Amino acid sequence: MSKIELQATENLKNAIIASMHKCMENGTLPQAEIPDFAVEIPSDLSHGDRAANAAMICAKAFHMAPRKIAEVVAANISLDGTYFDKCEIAGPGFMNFFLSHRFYVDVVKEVLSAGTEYGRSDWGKKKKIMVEFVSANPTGPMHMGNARGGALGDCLASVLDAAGYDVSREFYVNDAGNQILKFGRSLDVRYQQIYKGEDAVEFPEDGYHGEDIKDSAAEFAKIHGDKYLNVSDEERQKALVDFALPKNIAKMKSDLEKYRIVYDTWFLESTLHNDGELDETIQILKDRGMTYEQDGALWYKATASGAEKDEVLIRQNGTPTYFAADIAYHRNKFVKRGFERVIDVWGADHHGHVARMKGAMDAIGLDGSKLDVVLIQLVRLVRGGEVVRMSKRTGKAIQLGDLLDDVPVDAARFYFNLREATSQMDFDLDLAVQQDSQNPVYYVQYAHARICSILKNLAAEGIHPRKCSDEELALLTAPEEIELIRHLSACTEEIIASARDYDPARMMRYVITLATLFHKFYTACRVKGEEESLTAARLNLCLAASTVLENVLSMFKITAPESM
RNA sequence: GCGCCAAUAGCUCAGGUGGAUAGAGCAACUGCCUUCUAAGCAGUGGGCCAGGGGUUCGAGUCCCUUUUGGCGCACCA
Repeated sequence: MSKIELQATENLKNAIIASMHKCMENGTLPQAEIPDFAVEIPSDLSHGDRAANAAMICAKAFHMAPRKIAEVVAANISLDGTYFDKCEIAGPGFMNFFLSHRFYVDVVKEVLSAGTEYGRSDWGKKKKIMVEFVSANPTGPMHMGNARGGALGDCLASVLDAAGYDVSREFYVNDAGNQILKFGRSLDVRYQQIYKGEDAVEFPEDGYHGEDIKDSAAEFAKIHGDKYLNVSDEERQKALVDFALPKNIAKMKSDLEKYRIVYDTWFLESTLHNDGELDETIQILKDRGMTYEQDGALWYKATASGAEKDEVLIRQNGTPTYFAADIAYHRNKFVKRGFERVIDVWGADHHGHVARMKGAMDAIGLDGSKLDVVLIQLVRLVRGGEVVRMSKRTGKAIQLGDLLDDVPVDAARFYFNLREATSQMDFDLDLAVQQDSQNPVYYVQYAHARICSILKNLAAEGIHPRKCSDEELALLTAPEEIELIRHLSACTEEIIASARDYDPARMMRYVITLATLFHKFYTACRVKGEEESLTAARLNLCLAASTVLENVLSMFKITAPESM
């Protein structure tokens, strides 16, 4: 378990509190309750390694000037047993603390001994958590929004895993309901048009206009010929759906695997309809008095939980709505499968659905606050400085599969996680394909390749990494070395913060900074050709840096090449 | 009309529960390879944090409001 940096902060805070109690005993501070204060890493590191705002926070309670409080607390503090050896008072009353060299030595040792485990923690307490993402409609190919959602959802799941959750990745397959009927009708028309001509059968306005529908119908026709022209509409459409849907799902699966996304579960919506879970869920809502009938439809009283209007559960024609199935689906996640927390990754255009869904969870007696929805803003595709419009209907849209043919997976996964989910982004096709320094993924990978190169060159001279004594590791004192080690020490904290905020982009920034600090170290400090102990210590630091680079990159399923 | 997300350098964006002089990258300009990969490093210039109020010791950060973008308000999913 890697916790040096957390421990350092915790111990320091306790030392400050202990000093305050001591001051109260010896009369330099009045007796009073100590309010909660913060020990944090200052934005300007020249101020120190940790800053406490205790004196300012306590000014009211002690009726004393903040600087005066800081002075007596600093005079009475004992830093024995902490990683700090100096305290300064600055500004309005900040207490700034400086790390002792023992800290840096211990960090390097810890990274090397923890290896691939470094950065992982038990913060999530092994709670069962699900991340459902992409869940694209199986009636057509996946688009750019799914590409972003896929990268984000998969990496979010990895971050949660590293932070100590028991994570499950899930794809919800909408293989039932209205859109499947529409899918069948669309296939049907395309199938008939093959034999009767384009003008003989009119294509429904609300049908799926994509080329993929034509392709599927043509493939079907190739196998079965025109023999389905003479059966009932229902039978023909069922045959077409039974043929095309599994094919579409298989295609999604293989595209996503190309994208390095592997799900724990592909959950079929149809199971909710077939197993009676949907009826069960609706019955619960009825029993709880949350429904009523009107105009031949069954309504859910969404307004009871603050919504502006009620929602239909069962249509006049007797078929359940998507919303009804979705309630049953989320109930399944919590009740049938026992997830303690559920995260849905949705496109921002579904934001109106969020409050409804949470409210519905409360309405069936669960806790809507255990459902979190990450909304991702839509992606605009840009090429040559111009926006490329994408539309499933025209069939001309760039699909996920096409994207992965053009853009390396490393670059795509990196690029999509560069920005927070809430920010709108342009995906610059030219930049993503570009294999040079403007593309940040190469900047990070290059740092790793450089480390491997150092190791290789030294190995050729018979010099191999070896265990160093504390005294030898204490030779790492250059500013570039100290900065690098300090950043290595923050890894666990960053992963926890990323998990807490559902923000994998944060780790992306962390690893870019790590690469920067390594490049600076590389420029300023030589490994080869130094005095033996120093070379050995720097080799240890290189190994530690590459360990953390690899850990973070592998978390994002981005490769860490040994040479470039 | 109601609601959700946003607005920070020329461009793309960082700025955990309010804290010290607002930071990167790209683009522009200037340096650094006889020594571990120059896909790198160092430096220079660049800002009314959209406007206006408020909360307090202290606001890019919290509240209100205006403006400007993106999106949503179906017996679609």
